[in-house]
Amino acid sequence: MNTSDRISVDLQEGVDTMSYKEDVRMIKALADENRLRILECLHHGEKCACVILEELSITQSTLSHHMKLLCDCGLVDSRKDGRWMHYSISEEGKNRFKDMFSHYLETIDSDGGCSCDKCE
Amino acid sequence: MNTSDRISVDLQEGVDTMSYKEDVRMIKALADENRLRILECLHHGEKCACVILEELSITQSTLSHHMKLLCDCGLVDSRKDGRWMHYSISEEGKNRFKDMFSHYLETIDSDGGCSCDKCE
DNA sequence: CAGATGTATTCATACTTGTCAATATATCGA
DNA sequence: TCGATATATTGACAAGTATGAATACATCTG
Repeated sequence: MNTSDRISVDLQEGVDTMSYKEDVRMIKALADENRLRILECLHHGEKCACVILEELSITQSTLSHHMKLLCDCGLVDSRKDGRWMHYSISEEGKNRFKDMFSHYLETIDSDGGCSCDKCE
Repeated sequence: MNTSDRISVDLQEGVDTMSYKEDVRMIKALADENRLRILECLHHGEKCACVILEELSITQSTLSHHMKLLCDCGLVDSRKDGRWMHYSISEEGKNRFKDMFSHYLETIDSDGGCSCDKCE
């Protein structure tokens, strides 16, 4: 994926600000210690909420809050089974994240000179 | 890089909480619309602060704040040239970021069953 | 149906963070 | 040396967020 691929997503109106906002929302979903722990918890497959809760030092309502953020950004899938909620990494979400990060972390070889009209 | 690679980084004491904290710090460095714009600005090579400033709708002091965060987390290198500051993506930092994200976004095939002793 | 249990929601609170104005610092040019 | 210019720092403030207690909701079990 290259720059123009992503920019083309942004149509006339929202000026491309939309894409940044959504990307920030995705990134923020990862920007928390406990949510990183939760993701590691899900590395090996689906887990139910009570198992995740035992691995963390937080209350149940806080876990529910974190799971909501992870699900809302598309990185985690949820499945309700009776009283229990099962969570797992979404393959599709995972790939969307990888693409996004690749985009911002890429560098494109060029002359590398500063295009500033003042300095240099 | 696999899970044990990263966990081995955390020695006895800080209990591995250190690694999470550092990872969160890195992720938060990306979790802002303007900082994402700055990174795109640097895709094609080194740029001086005044050029970056022209591309964003923020004041100079705000830009300075953002650049500090990006540099402190190791993703951006800075070079002072007289009055001007030149910024560029750090290749090494970029790779550290990629490794970290790969870690949290990986999934390891296994049975996938829930290890909970209550449900199912 | 009634109590127990797993999860979600609401609310209040402490903390973090993005922003700008004002100011400080550093460097250049005359 | 003195003013201009580029960047950094400080301080204040509004907005966002992680947290837990209390409570609501849903589902199971007897």
